[in-house]
Amino acid sequence: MRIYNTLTGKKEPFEPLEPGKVGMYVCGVTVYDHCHIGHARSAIVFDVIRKYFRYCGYDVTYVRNFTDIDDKIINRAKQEGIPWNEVARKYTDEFRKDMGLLGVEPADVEPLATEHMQEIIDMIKVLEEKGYAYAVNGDVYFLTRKFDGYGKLSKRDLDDLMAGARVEVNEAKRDPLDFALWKASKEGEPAWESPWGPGRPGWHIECSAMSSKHLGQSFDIHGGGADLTFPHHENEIAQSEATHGKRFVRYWVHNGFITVDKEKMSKSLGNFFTIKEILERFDPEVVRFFLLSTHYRSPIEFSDEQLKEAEVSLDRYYTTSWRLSGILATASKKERSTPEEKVFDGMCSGFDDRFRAAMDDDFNTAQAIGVIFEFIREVNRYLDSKPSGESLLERVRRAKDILEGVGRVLGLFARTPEDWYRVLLNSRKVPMDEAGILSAIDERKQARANKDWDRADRIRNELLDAGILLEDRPDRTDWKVKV
RNA sequence: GGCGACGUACCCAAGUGGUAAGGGAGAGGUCUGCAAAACCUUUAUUCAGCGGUUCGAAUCCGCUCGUCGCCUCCA
Repeated sequence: MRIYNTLTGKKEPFEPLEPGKVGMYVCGVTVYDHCHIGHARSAIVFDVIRKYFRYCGYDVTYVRNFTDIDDKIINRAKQEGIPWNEVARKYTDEFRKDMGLLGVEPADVEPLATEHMQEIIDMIKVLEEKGYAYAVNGDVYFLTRKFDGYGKLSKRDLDDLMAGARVEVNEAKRDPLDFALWKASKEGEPAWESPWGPGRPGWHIECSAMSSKHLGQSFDIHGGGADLTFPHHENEIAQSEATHGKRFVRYWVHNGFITVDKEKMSKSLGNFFTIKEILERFDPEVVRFFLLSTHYRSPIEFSDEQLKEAEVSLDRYYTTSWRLSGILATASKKERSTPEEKVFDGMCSGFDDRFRAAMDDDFNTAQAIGVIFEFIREVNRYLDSKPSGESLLERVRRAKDILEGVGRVLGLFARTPEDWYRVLLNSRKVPMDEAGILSAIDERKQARANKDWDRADRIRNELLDAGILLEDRPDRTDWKVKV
């Protein structure tokens, strides 16, 4: 397995710190607002990475934090007129709900900053003792220039940063590059007791404190959105390595952005869509499929057209899946082999290797999906050759196992085709229910029996106008939602 | 200004040294009462442009053009 490491800028062979085990920490969200699709991308990407490690037999410990105390939360509380911890709880719940719908499993550990004050304070104390931190009027700052290697993750030179001159001006700092480890709280703001007076942690320190508590001072994978590379992750490295005197993280993994009209989706530009808004129009599995159909480090252009394409692709999967379950329900006993089964068997045997080859190459889900669709074509080709009997049933079961197995890694394909079409009935706002469709099909069946093709076609067209597509089979007529 | 990405068919998108995956759309065909679905054939001698390295480059190097990101909270 090879993973692209932001630290080295290269794909590197993955070698865990401890054989058979993987420790991964991913920066979660600051819970002060609804999540948008960009948050979903990060969550889904790392969910798949974690599932794939597991699929490969690793014992994974996945930690993803919630930043539940921060200036943005305090501001939001003022706006909404509710206590800050109420804001944090509300949006933490929303996050969990959104992610649950998108098929993102909870992390093994989901630490909160507010529940790790002791660890945070202890860490700052060590930094102070070692001369990496200094206190000024109740604030504590990290002495950036003292840490040798600052900038190694984001490839920045300290003097270039200075030249950028966009570093905030703060008289209390000895150096503009220094960043806050601890911030004194003003009257009325949430505060925790500390050796420097009442205050709250700076943003970066919580991740350093919580990751080392739950995964150790060194661990395998640290992830997050590409925008966290600087300064957040750079600062984490400085704090953690200064504290512990050893390498913090082995592989830094960053996901790319979602763009709208080629521009990064962001709060400040106002060009973002919340997960909730999107799920009103599209099925969560469609969203998930869409996000996994591009490599995790590339930008993804977000649009309804793109989501629709993802829906069509997923429909192709479910159409085949539907065919497979139909065969299990009706196949005849009479044994009939076909020449196509040889290619089919070869495709089945080779599938796992090809899937792994894609995923082993820096979690290339886009390529993996390509492998899945090649397999689907082969399945259909085999079925088109009209085999029957027990060997057909065995092959159908094998194909289903393969597709469902790979679906579990990607967090896709978990439903029955019937459920898929029922859900589409709603999301596509089809003005008919299942009973109405079935009675129309029945009516058409009569017309067809009488060879009244005009009437049969009229009924079919009416259904099509409503968004329902009919498929005549030798023994029955099936319906599906047109995508 | 500094640093870093990216530019593959009509659209989306894999491919980081060995001769262009996959999905959609288009065209033709098989099947069908007709359709739909599925399958088959077809659609990039070519990977922004120009040079260079190499037996060989979309893949490595340089330059040019274009787009974007980070440098400030950000997934």
